[in-house]
Amino acid sequence: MAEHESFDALQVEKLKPNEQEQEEDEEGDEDEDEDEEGKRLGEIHLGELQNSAPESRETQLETLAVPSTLELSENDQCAGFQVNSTSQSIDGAQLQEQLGVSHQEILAIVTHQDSQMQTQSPVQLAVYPTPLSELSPTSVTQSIQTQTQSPLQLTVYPTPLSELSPTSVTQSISSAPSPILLEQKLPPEKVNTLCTPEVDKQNSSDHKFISSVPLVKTSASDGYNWRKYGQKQVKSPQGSRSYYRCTYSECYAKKIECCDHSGYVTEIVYKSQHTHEPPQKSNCTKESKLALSAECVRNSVTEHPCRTFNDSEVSTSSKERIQETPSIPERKRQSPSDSDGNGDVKIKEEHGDGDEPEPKRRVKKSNLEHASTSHIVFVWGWGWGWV
DNA sequence: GAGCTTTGACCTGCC
DNA sequence: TGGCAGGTCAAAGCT
Repeated sequence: MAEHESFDALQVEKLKPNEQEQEEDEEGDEDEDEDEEGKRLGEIHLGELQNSAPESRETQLETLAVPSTLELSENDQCAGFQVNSTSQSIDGAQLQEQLGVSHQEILAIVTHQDSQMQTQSPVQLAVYPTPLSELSPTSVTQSIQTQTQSPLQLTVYPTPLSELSPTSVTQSISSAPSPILLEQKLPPEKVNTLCTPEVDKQNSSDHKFISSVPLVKTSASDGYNWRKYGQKQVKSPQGSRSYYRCTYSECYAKKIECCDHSGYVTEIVYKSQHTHEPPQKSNCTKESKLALSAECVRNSVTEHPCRTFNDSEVSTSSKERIQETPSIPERKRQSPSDSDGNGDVKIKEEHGDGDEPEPKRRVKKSNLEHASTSHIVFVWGWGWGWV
């Protein structure tokens, strides 16, 4: 709850949504202010995270100290504090100067921290990686700082960077360092196709979101490869629901992303269990994936015999991809209502023990027999303050 | 050509 | 029984 309060407090520091258009209009005049404000926000956020970190550590298994979603209200997105992602008002040199750190420095730091984290981090990292290229240097450095301060690993579910102002990126990432690192492992083509184009598109057009298109590309978000097989407009909560299934042929894990009207992910529901580790590289051959899959099944069974978490479980069994996995071991447990309404992302994992009734679905397909194994053993989610 | 996304239609369960 | 909503299919299009 502390973190929740922290982000509430942070929100106060942020630009008020209604002022954002004005802010945007005044963007040209506020470069200096932005710089100051960006630093200030970063400090505030970092400080708050630090304050909340002890509590998080005390309840490592239950508390997630981070707003995993970098979601912003649509208003936030058009805040005048668009420095990095837009690159329109400030060129690279200016940006670097303002941020006081070069991209190369960041990379160096990140690399170093990455290796440190892999060896030191006592808790599994659950991350939906965010492309490094889309993060501001400020956010990178702050995330690293936070990382070193708390062993608690965080689950971060990034909102498409295209929708984020640098402020928001900084704020959210600052408590979830590794997405940056992780994304570096992602194949370039993935990163590009998944994130960058939208950023460019939206930055150039100054649009904040595309309501009909899932802005979070899940295939890169949690280390697994998901294929979207359906999308539905739902009324409650109002928005859309995207249905993903794992691309592994023998994996029947599914994921449902609930988005609000503006395309922000408000809830993620995992169903069934991955029978494989998340792919390490996109250039993995299918053969290698299949081979890996068999190995992973063994690992997950032997290492996590009592848990049925899919993503997280598999991920914790992976020593090579610790950071890229979406494991959520110390997630803040909340009642669903806790995370409703304020833009919190609920993540549920639904696994079957065989007793739960199968949800509505067509009887046709063969995956019925596989899917029948799932449902709702664990339903857990977390929430955090809206940023 | 493979893989993915989009999207309308279909199926099923609930009220 | 009909309407509604959720979940899925599958064709079309895109990369």
